[in-house]
Amino acid sequence: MRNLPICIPSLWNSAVRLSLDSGPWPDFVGLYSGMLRDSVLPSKVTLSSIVRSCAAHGAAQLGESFHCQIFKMGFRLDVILQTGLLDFYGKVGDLRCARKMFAEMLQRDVVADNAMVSVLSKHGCVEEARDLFDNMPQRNSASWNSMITCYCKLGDIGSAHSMFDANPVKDVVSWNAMIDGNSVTWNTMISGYVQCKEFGKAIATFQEMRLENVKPTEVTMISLLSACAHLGALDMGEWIHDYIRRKRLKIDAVLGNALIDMYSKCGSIEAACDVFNRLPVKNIFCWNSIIAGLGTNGYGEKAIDLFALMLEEGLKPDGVTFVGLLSGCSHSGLVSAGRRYFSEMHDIYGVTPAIEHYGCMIDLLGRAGLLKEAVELVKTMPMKPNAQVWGSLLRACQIHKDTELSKHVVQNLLDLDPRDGGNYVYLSNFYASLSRWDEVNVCRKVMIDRGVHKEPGCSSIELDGIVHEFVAGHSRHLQIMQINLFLDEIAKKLKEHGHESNRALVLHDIEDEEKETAVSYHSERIAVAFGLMSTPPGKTIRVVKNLRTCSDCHSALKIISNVYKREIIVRDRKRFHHFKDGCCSCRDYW
DNA sequence: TTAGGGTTAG
Repeated sequence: MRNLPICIPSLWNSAVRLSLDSGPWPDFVGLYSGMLRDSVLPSKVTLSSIVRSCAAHGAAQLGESFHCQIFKMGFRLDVILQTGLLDFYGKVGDLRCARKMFAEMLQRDVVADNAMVSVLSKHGCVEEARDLFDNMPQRNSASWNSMITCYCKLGDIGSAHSMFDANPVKDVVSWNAMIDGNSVTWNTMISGYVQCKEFGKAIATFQEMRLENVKPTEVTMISLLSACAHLGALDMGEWIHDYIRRKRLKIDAVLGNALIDMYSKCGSIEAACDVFNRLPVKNIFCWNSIIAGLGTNGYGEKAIDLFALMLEEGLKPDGVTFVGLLSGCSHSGLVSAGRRYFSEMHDIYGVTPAIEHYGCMIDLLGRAGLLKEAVELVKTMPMKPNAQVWGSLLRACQIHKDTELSKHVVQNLLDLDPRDGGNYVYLSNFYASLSRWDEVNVCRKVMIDRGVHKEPGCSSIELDGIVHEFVAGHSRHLQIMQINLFLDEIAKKLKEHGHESNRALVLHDIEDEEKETAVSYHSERIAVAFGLMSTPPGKTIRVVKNLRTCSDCHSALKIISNVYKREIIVRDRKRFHHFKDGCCSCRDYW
């Protein structure tokens, strides 16, 4: 480009604007300096595009230098440039400068007001945003959407929904609405529900959107797929994939990534690979999702193959890639490969290991029984170990029965944030594994005294598009009587096949139930029982659990898969377990 | 002395 004989200012301006949209970011910088060499000054339109691009790339210093340029060229009071700069400062995190831009505006229009509302929402200044919104002389759809987003980000879904209901733009069911119209408002609300983990409401809002004849878009599908991924709702996810095909929506890298993530998190790794292979354009997110998906589904070697392929295609791995790769190595027991990638990530790929990468390595070494090496890494890591790191080490101590080391780890966990419920769970499980019930009780009492709550065990299973949730010990499910009878029958069969309850892990989930009964009532077991009794023979059962599966349920589920001739797929907090013919894909290594 | 350039959902 540099040698092109361009000297007509408008051509330079167009070339710069084109490169901002299509070319990689450095291309623009080269082109821009070429323009200055030709003594051509950017037009205000070019400057506006540049500012927008700086905002999108988070290029704070470059953007500021263009602010000076705008000032020098006398465009200081151009309302569009001012709005662009206000948005830029908001997006690079400089709220003070954003406020200053807004204050300096002599005339404001609805777009400028919206930009300020959006900046204030992103910086958590809700009341200020709302005040500005209430006093705006004009509002458009974007104004309402910015406020809805603001409340969703705060987790105030009630206020978000009130805004959604009050939004007059949404209620207009017109020809326009049938074509594309107000889908952004609906998408905002759906994604808000997903962010606030109200997945059922997200799906219900989608149904309502269809009834109102507002056309769902690719963005709608991305939010819904994210909901399915969280819930492990494969049937719903497959329905959405089918809907995307029927409506001929465009599967680009972003929607493709949402599909890969949904299939991976629903345990259907073959379908995830299929979507991945068919994608014409893949970005780093797609590669990261498939590598992580293969890893959590127990295909560590395949994750490594994909990583090699990613490099061959000329992509640069980032921190997320290595989390997927290292945890994949950990789940498949690939110690030497994990060690190699950990040392190469900085030296060869220029990615500095963060705490989550150290966490993966400590997990990998600890599970493999290399406790000394794991401890050494904890000591030498450049940051303060967090509860996840100590938790991994404690889990390794449990597996390899190293009580001495456990004491040290427990002390460190205690010294960490005393308000973090997760630390108490680690401790309680640790004492329970040693049958030291007095300490378990002390631990529980301290939790109650300090008002710390442990997340209760909860498992879900999707049947005919409905997600059924089960909480250990106190389910409100309509068919709980029948389920309990069936659980008793399962318990009998387990006994016949030599399964003995491991009382040590009872307290993993609940505290009040009588211990023997309690284990067989762990939430994943209730969900599996419900799945067995409600689906035809041979149908695969898929369960999602919010915590890790305990070893007692793990061995019980292996037997159940054999006795009832069913494939059972359980997604726990860490990984997938594919139970089939009495075995689990994790090879009892998790 | 054209128009174009700015805000909201993933």
